[in-house]
Amino acid sequence: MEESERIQKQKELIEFIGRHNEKDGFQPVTARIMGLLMVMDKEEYTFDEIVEEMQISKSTVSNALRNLELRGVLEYVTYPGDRKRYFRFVSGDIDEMIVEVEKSMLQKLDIIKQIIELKKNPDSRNAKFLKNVLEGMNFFIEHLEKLKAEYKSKH
Amino acid sequence: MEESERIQKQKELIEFIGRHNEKDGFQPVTARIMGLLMVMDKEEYTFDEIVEEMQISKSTVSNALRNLELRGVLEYVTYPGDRKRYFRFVSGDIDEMIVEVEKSMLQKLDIIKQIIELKKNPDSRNAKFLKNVLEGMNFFIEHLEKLKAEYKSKH
DNA sequence: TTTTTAGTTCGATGTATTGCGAACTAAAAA
DNA sequence: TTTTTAGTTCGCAATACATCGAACTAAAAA
Repeated sequence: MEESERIQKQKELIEFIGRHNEKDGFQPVTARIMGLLMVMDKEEYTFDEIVEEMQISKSTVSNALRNLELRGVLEYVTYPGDRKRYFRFVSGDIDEMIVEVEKSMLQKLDIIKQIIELKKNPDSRNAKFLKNVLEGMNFFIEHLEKLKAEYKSKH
Repeated sequence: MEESERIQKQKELIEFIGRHNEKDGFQPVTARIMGLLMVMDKEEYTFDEIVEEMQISKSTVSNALRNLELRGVLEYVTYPGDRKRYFRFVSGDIDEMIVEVEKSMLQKLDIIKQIIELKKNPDSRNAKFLKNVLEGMNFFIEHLEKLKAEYKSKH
């Protein structure tokens, strides 16, 4: 693949990732900045470089970066003798990522438990179904722990 | 727990589920209708009962129900000699739910693969990190199949 | 001390979303 | 045939959201 073609494809991928992340609740500009920091060969951008690259206002970049930092999506580093911040994608580890998934599952699990507890008839259609889901999710979470251990021992 | 207290708690749970589902991209009213159909003892509601219960306009209910049906969240049944539709929560099976999870993981996996392919330097920070994630997700998806089989054989 | 740099904060504005009510419709009932 | 039922569709109003540009700020450089 030619260099210019590759870079063209990177830009298109940023746009695609942008639309994908919008569905995950990020706002358009924010979603595309995530793409930028993941996709491009340059993996650390300053504030002004992002303004330049994405053609958006300083205030928008400022807010987007604060958001992304708050959500733990990106971080910045600085270099001695250079006042600028260099923003980059956070490379969390797999372990943490799984913990996040577990957390969100446990939240849903808790809601399901509450629904079941509040049912008058514990054999109603919904109650039975939700108990089923509960059981499945519990099975899954238990084994997730094992899977995690197995993966870690291999890597 | 007293009957009135239980019902009060159900209402509060519907509100809580509503806010929770809003974060998953459902609109406020739609999110609360989901809660209603999951939580209450009455598990099948007619159009007018939903209008009545939630105090929202017919048009809003009409749109919300269409949306939820489209997304596969709820369905309706009818009874002979009764023109009304009875809306209820869909009780899909665990298997399907896992397939959904896999699908969304494969989508993200695909994006990650594309990012890596387009990197000039395959040993860059992001490239290395993403390869790591890729490996982890692949491991996970493989084992998910086994887990699924194991669960099915037990139930 | 003054100027520059690297952002942040604060209204303003345009656009999207949400929900409403009124009018409409197709099927069933009278 | 007329009326009722069970919703649907359409246009509007209110609100929320995303982004902007201008003014501001704190630290560093000159």
